[in-house]
Amino acid sequence: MLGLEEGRGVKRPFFTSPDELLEEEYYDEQLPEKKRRLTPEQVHLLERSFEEENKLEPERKTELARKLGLQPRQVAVWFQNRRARWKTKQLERDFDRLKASFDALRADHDALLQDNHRLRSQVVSLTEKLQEKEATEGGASAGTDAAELPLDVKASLADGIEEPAAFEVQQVKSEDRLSTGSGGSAVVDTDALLCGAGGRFAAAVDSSVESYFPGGEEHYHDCGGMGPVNHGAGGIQSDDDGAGSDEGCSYYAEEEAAAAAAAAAFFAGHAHHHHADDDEDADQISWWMWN
DNA sequence: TTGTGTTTTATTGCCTCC
DNA sequence: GGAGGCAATAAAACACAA
Repeated sequence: MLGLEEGRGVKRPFFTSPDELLEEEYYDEQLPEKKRRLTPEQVHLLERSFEEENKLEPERKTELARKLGLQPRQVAVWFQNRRARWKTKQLERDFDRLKASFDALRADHDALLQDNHRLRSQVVSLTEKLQEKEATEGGASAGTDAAELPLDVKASLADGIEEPAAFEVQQVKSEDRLSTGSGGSAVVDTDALLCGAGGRFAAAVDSSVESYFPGGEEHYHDCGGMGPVNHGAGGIQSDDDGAGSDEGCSYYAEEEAAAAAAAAAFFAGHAHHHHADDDEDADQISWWMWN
């Protein structure tokens, strides 16, 4: 038998021996007393057993009870309570990890919002420049081939964009379109350029002048805002050369895929929870996370 | 010493599975 | 229907500050 701990204010031994313990008479005599804590040795053995397997088959329960000098019922209760404690701790750990993940995503989101604001300012500024140019050039080419767009306007557009790589892609595209003489206006192509260059403006906007900011800023946000990823139809492209044009807008798709993969990995990491309830926990946490 | 908060042991009631 | 699991809860034991 594993003796009673000294110095805990308990005045008498819990049980004198396992054999005595297992005798109903002895236990019945002792039981009416107030409940007592298990000794450190008893707890240690129970803990070791719990680490091996957190469920208790009847044989193991009986064996443990015999070794520890406890009633099988006490062993079962101890395991029950231990599982409850373990589950609580596990939930705390899961919460901490999810919170860290959430905080990181939020920081990223905030950074993207700032980026979005910056690019919106650029769009406004460049649009104004274009309008000024068109006005000063006497409206002669308002509906004419955009290939006539002055070089200095192109240059100013380029200057206004801070992401050269994206700009190059879109500029090539823009030039291609201009060269077709298909009636695409400078403004149209600038729209496409800005979206591609910023990498944040996408989808909902079709490439017509009229629909660029049709209802104020809502459309605007469809590309630059966070929210659900909907890069439908390759973003801004409305004509035949969509390749690469939504490059910037695919950013969110990649990021969300990465986040989903991380979440999957996280929950997969809990696969050792052979307990049905643990799956429920994961489900609940994932519900919390995505709702 | 005492009041209070926390931890541990045990009970109850409900649910699921065989 | 019985066994065993779980959540909720009670209550004793314990820790600790005032």
